Parts: sequence; structure tokens; C-alpha cells
Amino acid sequence: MEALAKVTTAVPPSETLLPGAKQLLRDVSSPRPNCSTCNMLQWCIPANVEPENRRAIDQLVAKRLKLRKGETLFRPGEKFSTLFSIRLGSVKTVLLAEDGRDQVSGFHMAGDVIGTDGIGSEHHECQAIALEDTEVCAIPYSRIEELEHASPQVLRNMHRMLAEEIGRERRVMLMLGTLRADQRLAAFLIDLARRYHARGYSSSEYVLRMTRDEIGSFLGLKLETVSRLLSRLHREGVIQVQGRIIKILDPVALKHLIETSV
Amino acid sequence: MEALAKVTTAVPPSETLLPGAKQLLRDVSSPRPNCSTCNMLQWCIPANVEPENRRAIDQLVAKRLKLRKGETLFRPGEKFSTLFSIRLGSVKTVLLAEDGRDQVSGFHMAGDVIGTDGIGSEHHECQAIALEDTEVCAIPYSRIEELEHASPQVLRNMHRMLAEEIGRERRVMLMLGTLRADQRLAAFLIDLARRYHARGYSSSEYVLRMTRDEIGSFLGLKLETVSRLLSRLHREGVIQVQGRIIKILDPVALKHLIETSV
DNA sequence: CGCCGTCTTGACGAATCTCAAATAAAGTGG
DNA sequence: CCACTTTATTTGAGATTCGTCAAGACGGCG
Repeated sequence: MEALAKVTTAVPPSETLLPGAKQLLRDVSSPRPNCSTCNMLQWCIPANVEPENRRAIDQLVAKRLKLRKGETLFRPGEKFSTLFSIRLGSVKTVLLAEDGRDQVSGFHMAGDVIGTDGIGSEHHECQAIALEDTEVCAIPYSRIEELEHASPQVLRNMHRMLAEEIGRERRVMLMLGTLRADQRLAAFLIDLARRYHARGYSSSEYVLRMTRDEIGSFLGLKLETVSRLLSRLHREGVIQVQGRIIKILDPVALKHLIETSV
Repeated sequence: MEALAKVTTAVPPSETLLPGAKQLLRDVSSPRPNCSTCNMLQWCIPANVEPENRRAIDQLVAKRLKLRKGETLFRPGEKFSTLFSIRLGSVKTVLLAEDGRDQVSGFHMAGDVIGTDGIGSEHHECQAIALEDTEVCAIPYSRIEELEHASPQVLRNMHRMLAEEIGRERRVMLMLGTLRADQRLAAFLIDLARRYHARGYSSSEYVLRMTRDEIGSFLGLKLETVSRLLSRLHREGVIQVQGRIIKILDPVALKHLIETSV
């Protein structure tokens, strides 16, 4: 795996970046987090940074945090100050309404940057919860803003990320408003495949990190419907499902499903 | 009404701000658009501007445009350079998918600023179409950025607007993912009432500017469902519907409907 | 006045949800 | 590592919601 085993449970008093509950999260800033040797660098905020800024990016990450499954990274209303780059694991974001309704608004995997929802309003709008044991780099937004001035590439990366985020939300809206249940599920499976592929994994086989209930919440469906539709696609030979292991057998049929009207 | 009747059909060659189709829109920059005497000022980007910046804001608006019902202000893919503040009338924004699906993503009324979807990506992401005869102020984004440096109030207003936009999209997602048809419609009617009220109009009676089909598209429903549900709410005494005239008779019942599980 | 786009309403069917029970998988403590 | 508990998943039957198709009414406008 990696040399990240040593978990320092004590929070160093020097940099109290994270208020409240987050103090409980395990800080795993081994000796010192170091972007330039990080193997997630190519996906992250300082990707392809100019040679002259190489040294600067090692000042970017304040600390690394380790979350156990189910732990919360930030909550709605919390003051925004930090973006989090997922190094390892996966995270769901959940929207909460005043009346108690809630909905999974996204699933995020290694290489994704989360917390961007706070940039506009100074406060987080959703809750981020680890779907499995997860490690994130905490990057103070103020440092990003500084580096944006020095590095056009960092600015470009940030813009790309924010634009992707907006595009993602837009696709979700279109999906919820215009697609049937089976089409939503197909779109979901294809999107996951695409994202795993982009990270160098197989695009035809992967393991779901979330429950049927969480998938249903994201897609605006009940968990039983998700389960039934997975079974149906399996029966039809389009995919193969074994618990959370998904194999896409006929990607063309899957894509076609989204476009067919009945 | 207002002193806006004189429509100059000729586009002055001086400032060719808007490319392509937009040249066809009628420029109604009477002598010169003037924010400081505009009666929409309190809702707009330079609202509550500092006294020392009063003169600067009159350089903000490049021109005023008049759209007839059905005309398009901008389209997906078009280069972003300008925000539009609605002075009069109303506009819908429409998302388009590659496969032909489309969905109304929002309804915008006088006082709303549209075009913000282009800020992140440099290109517009949706199509803006006038629902009725409409007048907008075209505000070059570069001028806003300049003014943001001089005026903390303008910066604040911009942030507020963008945060509101994000919050609005978030609420739409939650609505589409978690509410039944009747609850969506109730939420829609309440939202319109709230927005009209904020603009000084009655919160219990208003005229819809869009068709049942457009409401359905926005809510992820078919037009027949929208019509049936309006009739049902009318029958139940919660609202009164006469064509596009809506009267909210029992706002409490309407709000309650959203929270009841069946 | 007649046309056309919009709206309403009914009947029917398909999609999706609810409730319930059985099964499978994952986590826990000895 | 096993037995036990808890959680997650599958599947069925029946109810409900919503969409589809079709016919007619309404209303603005040339």
C-alpha cells in the first residue's frame, strides 16, 4: 500500500485549521505532506505546475486527514476555509432540507476535490461523509488563491475543476428531470465506469462503494427499485452484478438504453 | 409604463459587443443606459453602491436590449462575456443534452441577473429564451470585474447573486430527487409567490408567464399532470386557478403539503 | 369568425413505491 | 476462526402515482 500507517492521534497545536468536530479526525501528516512527490499529483490542484512553482506547491497542503467509514469531513453551515483532495477512498456529499428531506448529491473518489460548494457562500452547503476508510489532503483556500496569482496552471486547474463541478450538477438535474429509472441507473453505471477509467482502472469492472439505498437517494429512486433494475440488467445480459461488484458486459446496450424513449 | 418606447432598430457600430444572432436583437439604449436613475437599481448588481462609486456605475451597462416573446438571448456554447439584468419581462433558461433531451432549468423575472452560468467555463451552458416581451441590460463582465476592485458593495452583491444561484440549483435537485408531483408543484407555486413578494408584488396572487408544458419540463412532469394537479388544488380550495392567473388561498396548506409524506 | 396554440379531462396502462419476508453479507466479541 | 448480531440485498404482491393517448373546450389574434 503506502507509508501512511503511522497515525498520530494528537493534533499538533501549531496549526488549528479545522474547528469543532474535525479536531477528532486523525491527522496523518506523516512528517510533512508533500505534493511534488504525491502519486495523485496529476489529478490534483497543482497538476502540471510550472517548474518555477514546484517548490511553492509543497506549501499547499496544511495536513492530511484520515477518515473512517461513516465519519464526516464537513457539514452544512460550517465555515468554509479549506478544500479537500481525496487521496484514497471515497466520499458522498449529502444535501439536507430544513424539513428533514435529504439526498445524496454526489459520489467522490480519489482525485476528486471536494468542499468547492463553500467557495461562493463562505459556508458549506452539504455534508461530506466517508463511504470507506479515506484519506484527504486539507488545502487552505487562501493558499490556493495566493498560488493562483503565481501560477497560471493552478488557476487553470481550479477553473477546470469548478466548471466540471457545475457541469456535473447540471447533468444530475437533467437526469432527474428527464430520465426513467432504468435510464438513470444506466447513466450512473456509465458515469462510474468513465471516472474509474480516467483514473487508470478498468472501465468494464469495478466495485461499488455505496449501498443500494445511497444509489437510490442519488438517483431519486427507492433502494428496491435500484436492486430490481440491477437484477433486470443482469438478467438481460447487459451487466453482471454480484453484490457490489459490477461488470459491464455490453456498454453499447447500456448507452443505447439512455437514448431509447421506451 | 416607461420611457422605453423608442426602439432603435439600427445597431450602433461603435460597440459590437454581441456576436452573431444577438445583433438582431433590438438595441434600446435610449440615449445612454443609466444605472443611477434605473428603478431596478435596488435589485441589480450595483445595488447600495458607495457614494464615491455612484458615477462609475453609469459606465456599467453597455446597452439595453429588447427581446420579443420567444427570442433567444444566448445559447449553449456561445462565448461568455456579458451578464444580463432583466429590467422588464421574464426569461426561461433551458438545458440541452446531446441526445436531444431538454429541460427548463429556471424561470427568471425582472431583477434577476442571468448569464452567470458562463462565468466558470467561459461559455454559456444553457439557452435563455424570453417568455414574453422583455428588456435586459447587457453588462460586460470585464466591467463588473473592474468595479469589484473599487467597490466592496458590488463584490458583495455579486457574491450574493452567485450564492443564490447555486442555492437555487441545489433546491431544484432536492426537489426533483425527493418530492412527489404535487409537492413539486406546491414548492413551485410557493417559490414564485416568494419571488413576486420580494419584488413588491402580491404574494397571494400572480400571473404565470409560462405554459403548463414549461412548468412540467421544469418540474420533471408532463403537462397533463401539471394541469390535473392545479385543478385538484383548486378543487381542494388551496389555490384558485383561472388559466394563468393563480391565487393562493391557503398558503399554510400549500406549505404543509410539501412536508407530508402521503 | 375561424384558426391555432394552449389547456382540461377521462380512460387506461406502465412505472414506481410500499410493505413484507427471506436471504446474503458484513461486522463483533469471544 | 466461529457463532451471533446487525446491516444490506433480493424478490414478490399489491397499491399508487404518473404518463400516454385521445377528445373536446377555451382563448387570443389575425
